[in-house]
Amino acid sequence: MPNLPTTTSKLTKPISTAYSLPPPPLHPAAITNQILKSDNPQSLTQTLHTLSGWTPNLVQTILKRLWNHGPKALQFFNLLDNHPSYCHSAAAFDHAIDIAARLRDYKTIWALVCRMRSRKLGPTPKTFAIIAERYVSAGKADKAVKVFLSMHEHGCQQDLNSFNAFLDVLCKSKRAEMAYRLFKIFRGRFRADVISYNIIANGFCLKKQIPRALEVMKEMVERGLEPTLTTYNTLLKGYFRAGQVTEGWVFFLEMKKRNIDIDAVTYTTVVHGFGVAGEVEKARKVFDEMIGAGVLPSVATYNALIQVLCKKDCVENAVLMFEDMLRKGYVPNATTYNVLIRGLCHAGKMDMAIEYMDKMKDDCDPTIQTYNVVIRYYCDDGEIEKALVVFEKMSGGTCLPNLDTYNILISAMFVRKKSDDLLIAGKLLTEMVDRGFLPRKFTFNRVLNGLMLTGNQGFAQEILRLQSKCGRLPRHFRL
DNA sequence: GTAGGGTTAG
Repeated sequence: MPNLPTTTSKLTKPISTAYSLPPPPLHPAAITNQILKSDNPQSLTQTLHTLSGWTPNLVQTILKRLWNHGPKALQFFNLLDNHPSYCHSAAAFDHAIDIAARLRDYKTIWALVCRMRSRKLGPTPKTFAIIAERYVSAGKADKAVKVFLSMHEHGCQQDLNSFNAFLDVLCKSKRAEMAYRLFKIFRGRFRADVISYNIIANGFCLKKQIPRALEVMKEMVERGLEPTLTTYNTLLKGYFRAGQVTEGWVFFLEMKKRNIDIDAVTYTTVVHGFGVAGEVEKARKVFDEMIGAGVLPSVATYNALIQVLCKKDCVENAVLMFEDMLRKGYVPNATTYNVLIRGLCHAGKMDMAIEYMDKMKDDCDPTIQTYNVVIRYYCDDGEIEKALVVFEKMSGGTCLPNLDTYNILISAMFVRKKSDDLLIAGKLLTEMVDRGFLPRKFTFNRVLNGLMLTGNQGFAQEILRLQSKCGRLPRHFRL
């Protein structure tokens, strides 16, 4: 029998009643740790198969926790795929495809798509949005277009929704021009709507090309489509993003003059926009105006203001705003805490930052950003041991380190010029490759040099082999 | 996962 800790096992129940109890619930944290620890696929299969009570939700949670350990995540997915009584959901397949795509394992992606189809679970439009996004972010936008155009060959109908989702993928990856070209070709066939236009306008705003965004908006009006509040909010955000604060403010006034029913998103955009420009007083004034106008601030509005106060005012005022938010009955989310924790770290109040990190656990789980911020500032302060303690806590499986975490820590291993630190750097480098991350050439070379200079030739050889395996050797270099 | 508002720091 697998011996997984459960909450019920902590309670001391009389043995006589234990028989009538339902099977203990499966705990994602315990199972995730079991998967991470296991180096024997056979016994892991045994463990996973013996457990009953698998649900799509539980599988999703575990896949999410294993997100930063791609190889393990896929192993888990595959082992469970042969479970006698559990069948993967479409969402689990999508998740596995996303992970394979991030590992640039294109063969596995398409094998999973085929398996999905043979089980009549899809592939769905969402599956294709995932695949397209990964191709685009790998610099293969043309391939992404081909994938979209061949959706129907994989048994997935193309429609306006999937067209819009695809345009959005291109725009979010800063390919607005390409999206606009495709849009013009296919808008008739898919009956492009306001949402399609908003996506394209937003794409140009992301590239700070406001005139292009306005052009799209104009064209939309000429074709008889009415701009929505989202259209206006998109352009408003565009002005501020492009650093055109005055134009943004004028646009905001114009929205009010035209009696557009502005909402919390509109106000949050302006608060954030003024804040980034260092106009703290104006940001506060707009926040007050909002309340006066009877528009209820959202958690995001508070997040924007707290961030502004942290960056352009002082963290003490940010804490006051945070407390004000609690008094009014808001529940802060992970972004609220992350913004405030970053502010505290930046002000050198590391102990307080850690306090807030603990407090955070009552409302939500710390995210990878939370850990990375704390680790980064500990490293900057030369508190490398403390950074490593935080890092060790992550290995528990609630939030595994990502590429940034490894890069931050590896860089920190060079500041003290200690031989032991270089060994840790080497260990971190090995571990990150193990978990499916691809270090840059620069990182490899740096660790390699460090190990050579500190007399760790043996380890250096190992790293060199790893670098070769990853295809990250310097040009003209042969082992 | 068909659109708009908050996340590090460079």
